[in-house]
Amino acid sequence: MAAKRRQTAQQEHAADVATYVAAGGEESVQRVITAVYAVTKKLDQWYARQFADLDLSQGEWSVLAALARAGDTCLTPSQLADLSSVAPSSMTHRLDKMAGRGLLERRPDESNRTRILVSLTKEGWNLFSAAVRESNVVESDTLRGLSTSERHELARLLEIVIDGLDDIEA
Amino acid sequence: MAAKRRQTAQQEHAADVATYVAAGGEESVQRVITAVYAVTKKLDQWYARQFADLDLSQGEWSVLAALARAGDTCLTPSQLADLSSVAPSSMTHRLDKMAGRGLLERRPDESNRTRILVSLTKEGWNLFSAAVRESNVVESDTLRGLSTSERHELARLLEIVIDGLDDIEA
DNA sequence: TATTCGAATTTCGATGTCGAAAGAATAGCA
DNA sequence: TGCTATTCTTTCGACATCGAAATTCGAATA
Repeated sequence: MAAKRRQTAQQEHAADVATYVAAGGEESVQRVITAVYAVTKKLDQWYARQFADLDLSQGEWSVLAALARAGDTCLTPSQLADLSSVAPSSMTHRLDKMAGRGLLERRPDESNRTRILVSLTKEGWNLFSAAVRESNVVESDTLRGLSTSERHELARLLEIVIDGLDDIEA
Repeated sequence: MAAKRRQTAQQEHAADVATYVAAGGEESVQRVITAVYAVTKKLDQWYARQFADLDLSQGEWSVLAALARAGDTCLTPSQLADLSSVAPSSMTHRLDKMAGRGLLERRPDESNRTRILVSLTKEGWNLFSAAVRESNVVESDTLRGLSTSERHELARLLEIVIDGLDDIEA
C-alpha cells in the first residue's frame, strides 16, 4: 500500500509549503504551521475512527474532555460551548443527548437560577478515560520516530509558542 | 484583559496534560499532542474570524487550498471531498456555491464521462492568495517567541513526525 | 458482443449547527 | 424600591453535512 504512494508525506509537505510561499507566505512560518496541521489532520482522522467504536462524535468528545479538564469544577452550557468552539444554542441538544446516555448530569445553580451546572458522571469519566487510553496508542505511534530528548525538545518549543498565544488578539 | 486571566496558557496546558495522564495517557506523548492541539485550536479561531472578512467558510477554504496545492492538476469532487475530510455528497452543493461565486470551474472529463474536473479560476487563486497573506500575519505572530534556529528545529522535528505518518494504519 | 462489477456523482431524508430572538433571572443604579 | 442593562439558556427557522440509495458510465470477463 505504502509502496504505491506517488509522493512521500515529506515531499507532499514540501510542495504544500511551496504553494503557500508562492501565495505570499513566509517560508519559515509556513514550514512550521503547515507541518502542525499535517499532523493534526491525520490525528483527527484516526480519532474519528476510534471514537466511532465508542459511539462518540468529535463534538461529544470535546464536551467530555472539557469537563474532565475542569476536574471538580462544574461548567455551564455556555462555558462548554466556548471551550468546544460551538454556538451556545448547539450545546443544548448535545447535552440532552449525553445526559440521556448517563454521561453527565445537569442541576440548577442554587446561587444563580439562570445557570445550569454540568458535571461528569462516573460513567462519563470512564468513557473519557477509555478514549484517552485508546487515543494514546496512535499518538504514541505517531511520535515513535522521536527520541525521548527530541520529544522533550518538541514539547519545549511548542510550549514557548503556547506561552505567546494569549497576547495576540490586541 | 490579559491581566484578568486566572491562569497562564502555560499553566492551563500543564493541567490539561495532567488530566490526560491521570486518565491513562503517557506523559511524554500527551505533552506533545496536547501542545499541538492547543496551538491549532487558537489558530482555528483566528482563521474563522479572518475568513469571515473574506466571506469564506472553513469548508470553502479547504477546497480552495486543495485546488491551489494541486497546481495545474484538476481535481474531481471525490478527491476534493477526501482532501477536505468531508462526504462526497456534501461536496456537490459546496462546489455549486463556489462556482456560482466564480471561484472555480467545472467541466466534464473528456476521457471519462462519470467524472467532473474542477479547477481554480484566477479569481479563486486571488482569494486563496489573499487568505494566505492575511493568515500569515497571525501565524507569524504566533511564532514570534521562537528564534530562527528554533523555528528550523521545530520544523525539523515535526517533519520527522510527518515522515512516519504514512505507515501507521496497518 | 453482452453482462456484470465497480467507480463517480447526485438526490433524498435525517441530524447537527448557526444566528437571531424570546424568556427568565440577576446586577447596578437612581 | 423601581428601572434598565446584562447574562444565560432555550426555541426557532435556515442551512450544511451525513449515510444510503439511485443514476450513469467505464472496465473486465465470458
